[in-house]
Amino acid sequence: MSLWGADRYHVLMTPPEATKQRGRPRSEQSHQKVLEATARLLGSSSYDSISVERIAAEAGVGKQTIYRWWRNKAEVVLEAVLTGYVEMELVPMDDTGDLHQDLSAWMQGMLTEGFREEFIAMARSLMAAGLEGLPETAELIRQEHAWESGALMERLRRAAERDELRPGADIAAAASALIDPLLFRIVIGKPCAPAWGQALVDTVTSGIAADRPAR
Amino acid sequence: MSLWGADRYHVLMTPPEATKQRGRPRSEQSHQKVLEATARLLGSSSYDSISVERIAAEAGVGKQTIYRWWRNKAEVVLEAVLTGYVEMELVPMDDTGDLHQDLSAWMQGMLTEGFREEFIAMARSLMAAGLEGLPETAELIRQEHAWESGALMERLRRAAERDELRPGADIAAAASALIDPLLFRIVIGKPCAPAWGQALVDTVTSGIAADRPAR
Amino acid sequence: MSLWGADRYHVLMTPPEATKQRGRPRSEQSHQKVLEATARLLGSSSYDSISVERIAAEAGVGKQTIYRWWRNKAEVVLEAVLTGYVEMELVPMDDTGDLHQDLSAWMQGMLTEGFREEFIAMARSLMAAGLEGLPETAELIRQEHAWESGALMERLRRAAERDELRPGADIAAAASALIDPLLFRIVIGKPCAPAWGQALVDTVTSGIAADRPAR
Amino acid sequence: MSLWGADRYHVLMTPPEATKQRGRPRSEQSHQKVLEATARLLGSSSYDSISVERIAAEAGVGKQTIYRWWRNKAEVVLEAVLTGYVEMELVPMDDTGDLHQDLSAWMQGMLTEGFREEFIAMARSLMAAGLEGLPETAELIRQEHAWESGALMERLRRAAERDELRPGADIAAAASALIDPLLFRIVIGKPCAPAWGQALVDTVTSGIAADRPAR
DNA sequence: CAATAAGCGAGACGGTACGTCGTGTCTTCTT
DNA sequence: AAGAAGACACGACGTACCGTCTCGCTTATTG
Repeated sequence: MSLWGADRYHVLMTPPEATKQRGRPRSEQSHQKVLEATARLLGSSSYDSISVERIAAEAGVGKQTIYRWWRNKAEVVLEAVLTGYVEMELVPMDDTGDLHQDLSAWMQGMLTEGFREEFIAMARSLMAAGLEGLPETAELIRQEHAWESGALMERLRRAAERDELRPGADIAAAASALIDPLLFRIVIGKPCAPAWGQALVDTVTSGIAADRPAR
Repeated sequence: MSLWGADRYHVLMTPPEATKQRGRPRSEQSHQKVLEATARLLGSSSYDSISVERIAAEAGVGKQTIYRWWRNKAEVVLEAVLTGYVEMELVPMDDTGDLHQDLSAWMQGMLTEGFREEFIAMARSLMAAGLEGLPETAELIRQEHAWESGALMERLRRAAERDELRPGADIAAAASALIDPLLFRIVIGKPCAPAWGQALVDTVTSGIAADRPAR
Repeated sequence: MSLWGADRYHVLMTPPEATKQRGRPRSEQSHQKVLEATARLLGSSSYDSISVERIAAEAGVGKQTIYRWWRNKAEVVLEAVLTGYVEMELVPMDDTGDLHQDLSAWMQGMLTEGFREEFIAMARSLMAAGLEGLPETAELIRQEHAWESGALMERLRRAAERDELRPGADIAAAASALIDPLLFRIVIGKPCAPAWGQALVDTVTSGIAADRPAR
Repeated sequence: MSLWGADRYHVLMTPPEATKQRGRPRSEQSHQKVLEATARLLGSSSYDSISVERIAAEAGVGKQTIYRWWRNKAEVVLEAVLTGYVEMELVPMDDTGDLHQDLSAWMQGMLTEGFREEFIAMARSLMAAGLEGLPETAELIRQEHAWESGALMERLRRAAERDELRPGADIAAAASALIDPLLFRIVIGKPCAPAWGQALVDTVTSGIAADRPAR
């Protein structure tokens, strides 16, 4: 299942055109096999120790078939990661009515889930592919950085609707403040103690200032 | 000037040994020329479109001279970036006594400075080199991620000493919440509006919850 | 017009069967278009710089249509060359009754005609295709090497019938001695002076003539 | 031993320059290994079924090392063939004083030697490489077509000096008339009966001899 | 002051991967 | 059933880098 839930096929590929197509149609099976092989290899190797040739071999596919549909390795890896071929369990976001408690539980889950080897590998691959593919693939990684679209943003949105947030609170900023430090540490492999995550949740939910500045 | 101020030479290189050296000593001039050339190339090319060969040519240096002192391209780039061969102006952190105002001013400065082409290039190079050099260079990028060592942490520390922060506030978490989302966006090239930065500062300084949870 | 005069279709293709054919019959138009396109391309490119794909594109024909009727590029090229799609003017062989004079005139004609760019291209293509298609196409190029079947052999045969040749003279050997050195030089692109050709004719005719021509 | 006897290194490579050379010198061992590997492969495969990659692998050499010194496969093969890495025994040319007898013996030897599998392979490789490498390598194959430089021309020259040839006889033409038909048949794989070779010798010798041999 | 040692620029080396091209087969819709 | 279109598996091409190695040369310390 994808981190992003939705099918992201359209992000990389133009949707099937309405024009009557001539010639042999694209083999959807090959498409799948490539992404699966990529995901499999990413699980056991780093981004730049896998080659297009190995992906092709692993997928039982011709190299040209890869280059026919993707411009380079970065794009293949991005599609594999973004469309969820790299398996990943989402940390569930509860809604007990208590925002601080829900975020705390979620954060602890993320600290566990996010530092699983597979997630680290995936996050690094995403980052490496995004950086290498620049500037062509920049838009992709930008779009997909939108973790806010997930459960976290949703939970914050609900809190706002229930007037649990102070007026003017920016939920996108809050989501960023929660998730980006975590993601960063996952990518660079810096371990995070549970207390650190908790402090982050505390900070975002209640701020750090002794007296709230008047705005 | 380096982002980190201090000389980081020791991080990558064993310090000059006390033992009396035989043979021709290392040419400090070559050392400099390599780092300068690397910085120059990083300004106009991405991390993986520059090669050791190009660095050597640009520096007017033999390739072996590079490999004698660094293990691979990632290390050269890391040293060039970390020791400040990539020029960079630090955003000054004021201390007017008003934390929220000081952080706001600093954030707006960072939004300007951080999205300068050179800073983006440097940040991406750092990231790419760190990722590629794994696991050998992991420690480096982890250490250098410690932006807390800079002005931001210092300002927060002073605020804490003056009891401007609520009890139990975690300044490291706050610093992370402020800087990581910014850094992330710089690396992936996602533009940030001034309002977004402001919201981040607001969130961290005052939190988002309507009522502070009792802790 | 073909060097060999006759239609060589049968050499490569099984003759049209008598059996009642089911389905759409072979498009003779496509057949022609392929050979024409091949000849056209051979005029401007060398054998191995043209591809089946280019032939198909140039002919406006599907690639499979080519592979349905020929086994490989060598066969297509051989048929195109051998059936005379590569335009070629035969050097006429006179019969004035004077063998030495007739052969001399013919040789000078060949030296002119054979070193025309088109002939060179054709000869090289024939050679290259024959070599590449080995061993399948070996028989073809062997058969077609039989230049003896042409005007030269015919003229020699007539001379023999008129007792102009010394007893025991081998006209096939004489024909080979005349034409192979020429052909070889055409293929490898080694220029031949008129005097060289004349010397060849002199050598062979004094070797086979009943009475040595007075020179 | 080479068909041409002499070392042909200079034909393909610029001779070692007098200029003081910098950097690591060319590995003569690698040079040899490439040519040996090429010759070995040519013995068991046809010209275009061997690849540069296989040559490199067989030689235990990097592919770039081949491309550093030769422009393409054709040049490697040409050098391997022309410098005699493809083993070849020359047919000895006797000088009994009787030209017709000497040429007959030599021709019968050639018919045996030339149709040995190795010689056929070598001749075809030479031809294929020469054709493919056009026009760059054209000069090479032209030069090397100069079989006249060998024993045959030498024998004819001696005969001329002894006035065994008729006045005005062109020994180059005679040599061509003898060897090119043979070479052509070897290349295209057309078997030659001993009688055919004998007829060729008869034709040429009676053409050039001062006194016709009695037959 | 020679001998020894190690660094230097240069550039060839054995390799790995790249991205392109060509071959001959297969699969779609069209004629 | 054949044709045009074009995707497919395969594999060679020629290039670019990697990290190592060997040259002749230079610059130190040591004997």
